[in-house]
Amino acid sequence: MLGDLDDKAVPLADRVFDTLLLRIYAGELAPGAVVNEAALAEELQTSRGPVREAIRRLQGIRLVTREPYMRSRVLSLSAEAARELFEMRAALEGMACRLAALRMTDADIDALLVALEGERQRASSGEQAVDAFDFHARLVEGCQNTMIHAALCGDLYHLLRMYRRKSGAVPERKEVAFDEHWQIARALRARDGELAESLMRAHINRACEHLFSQLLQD
Amino acid sequence: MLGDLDDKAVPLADRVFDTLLLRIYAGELAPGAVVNEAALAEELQTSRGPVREAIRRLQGIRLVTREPYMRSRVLSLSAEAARELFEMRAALEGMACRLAALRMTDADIDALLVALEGERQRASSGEQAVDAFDFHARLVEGCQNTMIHAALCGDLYHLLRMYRRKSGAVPERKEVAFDEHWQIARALRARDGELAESLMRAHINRACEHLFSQLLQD
DNA sequence: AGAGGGCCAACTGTTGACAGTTTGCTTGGT
DNA sequence: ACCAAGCAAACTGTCAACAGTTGGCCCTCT
Repeated sequence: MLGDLDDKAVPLADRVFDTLLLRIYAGELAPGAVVNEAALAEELQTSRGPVREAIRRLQGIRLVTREPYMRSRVLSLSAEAARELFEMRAALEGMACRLAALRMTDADIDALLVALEGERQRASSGEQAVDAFDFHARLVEGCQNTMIHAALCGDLYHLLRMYRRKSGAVPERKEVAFDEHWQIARALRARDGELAESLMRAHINRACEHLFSQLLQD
Repeated sequence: MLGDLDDKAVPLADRVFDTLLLRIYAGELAPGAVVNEAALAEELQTSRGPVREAIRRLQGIRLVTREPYMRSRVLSLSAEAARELFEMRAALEGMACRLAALRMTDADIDALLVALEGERQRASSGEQAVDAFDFHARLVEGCQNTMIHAALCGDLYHLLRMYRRKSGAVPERKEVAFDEHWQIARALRARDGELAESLMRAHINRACEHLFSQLLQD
């Protein structure tokens, strides 16, 4: 609870923010649950100030709802919002891909291909590899646009994690995803931004449809 | 100062936020200027709480910088950040355009064309019409994605306004912009999402280049 | 019994005081 | 004159008490 080491110079509000984020990810603060300033303050042994600030930050990234004097609640996930999320990801990651094809160095692309091959081998030998999002993260860094990077790896990633959690862990799409990643990487190597973008969009669309098929099984 | 009518049920923090936003737009809080909680609180005749909250919201949308115990400053505009901003806009508004071509009703598109024609006539008769951004706003609404809408008309629009301000009022690009808007609207009418997206991207790129040419004249 | 209105509890918004950190200025040394 | 250590003012972070608003409960009236 609240990372007990008394870090100096790390504002309480920031630590509370991380704590709440973790609780939302873990499902302790489930979608739709009310977020009570006073109760959280007492539980985390702090005053309402930092808690309030953390909640406002969560409201800023749209993980909890806000209306002036009403209690705020954790965002409840709708299929509609999921559609919007994936459309936005397709737009931004597609563009990131296109830009990365122009801007990544040959060395970076090679490193990406090596990492991809390594992961494929690890997967085929049964090991549970690190999150596949790593590929996306490296690509988004490669586009050299900190604004797009911040959006994708910040706000949107938080939301995506909530949906991933709802539909259980990533099932057997890994094989397919590998192929799709591989194709994208080859387009990068060929410096074909147009192709890379459209491949990424297709990749995300398929992931979206896959998620929907999982969600509808409830 | 702070919209003197004593609105009830409108939190002070929200009004302070709007006030600060206006001051940033007006250049009273110039890029690079420090934002002092206590001083603003005294000036706006409130306590530091609401001011602090407003500043944190501005930090959330990246209009002011933040680092734990350091004073926060209004974002200083760099050419690099402008490039990133326009790339992100191209990605999102392009996608918004594509989606709008699929989702806007015929009536909406017709209304858009009428409004566009009306604005053209008003412009040629010398009247200073409402902001040309209206076209973009209607389009973004037409895409029926509240997440993209919020990003474009919220965070990104605030940033864009700062750059617009820096490079003086919109000079004689209106004529050209009209044509480009018209082409986009025709693509919408033809339900050609692909074309509409690429036209919008080109439109934004040209606006970007135009802004750069203005910025470099300093 | 059901609908409407008023009261109470719980919660959010606001305030002013206190604690910890940074910053720049001063002061002493080289 | 220049640099470094230290000090003081100013600022940010935190707290606990107070004020205003909402939502639900109960009571009344039809």
